[in-house]
Amino acid sequence: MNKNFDLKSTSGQARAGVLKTRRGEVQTPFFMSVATRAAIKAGVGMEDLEAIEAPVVLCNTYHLHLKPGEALVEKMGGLHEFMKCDKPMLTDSGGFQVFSIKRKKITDEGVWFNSHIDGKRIWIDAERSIDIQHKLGADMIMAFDECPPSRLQNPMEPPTNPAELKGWKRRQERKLYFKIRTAVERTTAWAKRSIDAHAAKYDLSLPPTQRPQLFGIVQGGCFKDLREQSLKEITALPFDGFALGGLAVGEPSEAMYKVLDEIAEKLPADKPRYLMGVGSPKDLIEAVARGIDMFDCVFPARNARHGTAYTWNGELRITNQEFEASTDVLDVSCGCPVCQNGKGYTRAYLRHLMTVDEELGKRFMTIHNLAFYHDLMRTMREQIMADNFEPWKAAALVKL
RNA sequence: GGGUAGUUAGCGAAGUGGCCAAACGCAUCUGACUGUAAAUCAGACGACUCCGUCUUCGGGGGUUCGAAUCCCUCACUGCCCA
Repeated sequence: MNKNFDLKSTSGQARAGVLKTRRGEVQTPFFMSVATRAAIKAGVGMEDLEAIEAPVVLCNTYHLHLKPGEALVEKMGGLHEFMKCDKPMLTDSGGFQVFSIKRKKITDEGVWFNSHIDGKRIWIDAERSIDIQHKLGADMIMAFDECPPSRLQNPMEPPTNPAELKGWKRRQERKLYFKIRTAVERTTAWAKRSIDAHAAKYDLSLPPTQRPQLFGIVQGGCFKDLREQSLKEITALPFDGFALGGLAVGEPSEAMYKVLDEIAEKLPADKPRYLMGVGSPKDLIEAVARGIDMFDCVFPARNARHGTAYTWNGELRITNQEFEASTDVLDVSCGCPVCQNGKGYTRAYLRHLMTVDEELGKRFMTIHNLAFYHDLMRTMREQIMADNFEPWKAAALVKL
């Protein structure tokens, strides 16, 4: 009763379970549709998410704080009411913007951002982030963290002399190490402040199904010791779930898998595990195989807008001339409103829409890609329940 | 029949003696995109034995050290006059 996560079955390290929120239960593993500014882009609305059975929606604290502001959203009855969304929702804390916004200044206290809209200086710290998220009203909220790049952003030109190169590489590595160690320390400090801010408004002894849940974030880049340190410090705190942050931010996929190998299994088994911002279909499969339960990523939506469709036979660049007169749908096995199991819109039509830059094309592509992602997660759940994950994975990866 | 404007790489269109294998746009192709400052960005786009060489700017012939650019001629296209 006091748990928000039930593990139903495992297959290898892969887990299938149920995440319980105050707005209903969700089968894990699942993928969250990203609606940063309270909207999936490309004209995709809640009806569309309903049609493709998208389980959870994610919005962003930083963006909604800028516009329309959490006060307005609260006044409008919270994000669910504002968006007419009755699905469980998660808000990111703005921590990722610590990584992605160029103009900002990070201190131990918090972060100054220059608004990407009008340049206005914005202060966000743990308390502020949690307060904003409370007002937005999501069912799962994230602790405020520092997400550092996994590699140095502007490394100096490496020396050409091989003798000097070795020392140079070591110095760069150390520099990165200390940068990420600082991020780990801040993330822990901010995690505690996030918990306090959350506890100040909600009684944490209440079952997680009766209040917003707060997730902690583990940082540490690709350094095993820093990851372990962060994991130890974060999991010591009374969070409702745990996320891995700072991955898929520039490092090769193999490096990310290695981190998952090293620490995913050490995350508490009785809480949901969330790999933030990941990823490609392959990444999702590899991460589920290592015990991750929750994901979100801009890939399906953004790549849809950029002309890439995901199918069970791999990626498709829909604007390619080869589809000019194709009567196929994107994926015959897809039951989304666009493919309709083969009876839907043809690749030729979608290509046409995309090449003439019609909104409808991006909308259809987005709906399909999100549907594919949810279908992929659903399939993985089934395969875990059938304890057939590894064989399925091996076969699936050949095509994807 | 007369006049006039034009003919440039897949298309459109700059260039009007050397810095032109030839701007730019479209089309085409290839990359990139991972808690969305992203309906975005980068690259290729005459041929090849590809850090160099070769063949191009309607056809042919000239002038010139050198021509897509000047001259002659032919062909075709648009417009105007008969």
